[in-house]
Amino acid sequence: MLKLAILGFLHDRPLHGYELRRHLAALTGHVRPISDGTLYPAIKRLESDGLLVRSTEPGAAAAPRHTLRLTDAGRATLLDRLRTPDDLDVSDENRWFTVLAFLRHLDGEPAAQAAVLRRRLAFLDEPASFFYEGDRPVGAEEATDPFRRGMLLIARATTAAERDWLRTTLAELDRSV
Amino acid sequence: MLKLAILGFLHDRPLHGYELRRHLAALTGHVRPISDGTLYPAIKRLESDGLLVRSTEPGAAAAPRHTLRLTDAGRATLLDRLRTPDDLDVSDENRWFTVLAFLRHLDGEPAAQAAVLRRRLAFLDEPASFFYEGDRPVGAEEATDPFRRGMLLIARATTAAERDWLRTTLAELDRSV
DNA sequence: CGACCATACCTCGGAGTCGAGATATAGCAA
DNA sequence: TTGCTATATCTCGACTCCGAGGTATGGTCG
Repeated sequence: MLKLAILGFLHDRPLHGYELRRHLAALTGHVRPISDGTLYPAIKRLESDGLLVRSTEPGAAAAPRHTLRLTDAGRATLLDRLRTPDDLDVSDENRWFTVLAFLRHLDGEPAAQAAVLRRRLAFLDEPASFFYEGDRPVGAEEATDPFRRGMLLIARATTAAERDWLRTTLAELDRSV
Repeated sequence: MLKLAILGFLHDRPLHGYELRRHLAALTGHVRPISDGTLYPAIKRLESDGLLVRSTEPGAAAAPRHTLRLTDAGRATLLDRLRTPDDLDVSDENRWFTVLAFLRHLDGEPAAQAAVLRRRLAFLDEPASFFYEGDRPVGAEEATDPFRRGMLLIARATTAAERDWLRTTLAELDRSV
């Protein structure tokens, strides 16, 4: 997902590592900021895969900055990823939000965008329960402790809100196909 | 967090690995089920740390089962973790839910439970924005594409629902101190 | 009887991630 | 001048994690 996020940000405009770090910190930041030891190796991987190139620009700032820009392959990889919902991990809040953040890059392809949303909707419609007592799931009403009850209530509210948004947005996308 | 979850489940009653796997799949399952290659090494780590012991019971089922039970050190480690909110990563949805799932083990310590909830509430009250355009954050109303707007709307709804629950639960806990 | 599935556990290689630290410059303040 | 902070990048070891595979046994179905 870090890979997707990097490609996603660079699709807007070239950035150097430090700027990218700030963008990533905002996106994932309230969740878990990535460290330098994660970011810079990830950049190198993408570079050696030919998905981005760097151009060193000295003088500008304190330390020499490496401006990163997507190659055509990088741009294609990003869009291909978004176009194949089955390969996207839509089951994790954080990963899903990363997808959502860059789905706009598929502009002009409302059907492809809708397919991604539909996949998430299908996932949300799967019945989920967090706990089992023996063989049967524990619902929000049955949980005797306030904390597990809270979990289930919050999850329910969250899911409902997202499902609403998904449905209305899907309706709009379908109209524009 | 896997460590916390294993200790948390074993606090209720001894389980063998396969049962534990099922419980973990339910808890994290709608997010990302853990694999055997993660679970069994984790069990071994906890074992060699002296936090749990295994007793092999042959005959019962197909393959020999290893029943896992917490040691006193294991139980103490679990409770200590929960009692020190500063050490808990409360900023990630998944991790936070794991904490919430086992906070009931601090029964009889409403003040300690409240401290954990307060930490989460403080985190939620921090202003968060996912995107920057240059230097200024992009709000839900400003986002021109429906997807980033959706992210921000969903995040807002989620946060509001959880904040409500946190406040009412905190009020109840404070009454019982 | 053989095929198959669920139970039950383990190992290995490869990859990603983190934290801590190293390096360097520019600018500002004491 | 010394020191601090922000900019900007990189490396290293340790650890965790995953996927793929391997090894068993017991039960069910045809």
